[in-house]
Amino acid sequence: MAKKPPAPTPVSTGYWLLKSEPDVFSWDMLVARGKTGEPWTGVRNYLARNNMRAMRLGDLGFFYHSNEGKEVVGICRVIALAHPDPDDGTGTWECVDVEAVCPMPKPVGLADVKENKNLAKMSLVTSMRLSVQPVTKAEWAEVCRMGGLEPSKLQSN
DNA sequence: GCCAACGTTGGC
DNA sequence: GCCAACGTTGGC
Repeated sequence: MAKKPPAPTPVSTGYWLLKSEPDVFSWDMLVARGKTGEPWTGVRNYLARNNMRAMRLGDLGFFYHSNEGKEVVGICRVIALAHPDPDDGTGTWECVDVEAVCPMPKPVGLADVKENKNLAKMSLVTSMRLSVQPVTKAEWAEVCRMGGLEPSKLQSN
């Protein structure tokens, strides 16, 4: 038998959720970066890193404010694949670059997500502390609708 | 500010 | 390789 393949890379769903504490790096700050976007540095969790490695150019993500706000405030897009985190000297950690796509017309709060039975299996509920999470297509559409966005008007990939 | 969840570290 | 101690995240 062949050896086990090394570190399985999660298959990209094309949809993600990225958490940030707004007083460290907020949605407005990402908007201010414009087309340049921002390297998503500082992730120090293997699962979160592997999720970033699975991202493809054009993948879309919810931008979630943790601690303060606790709500999805906007949508961002992956504009650079995973590359070494410049803030990390060990060669272990990586980041992707993202840019702002559009704000949520109506931010979707954690409480709103928890109340929605269709979202009971969402990582935001089940893996509360994971800072870079995969989102299923169904979850994506549901949260977009809740936020006042028509998901089909956003293109992934 | 508290504390539960959970990932990481390090002693054995 | 197990698991207790510890540190961090993040909701409440």
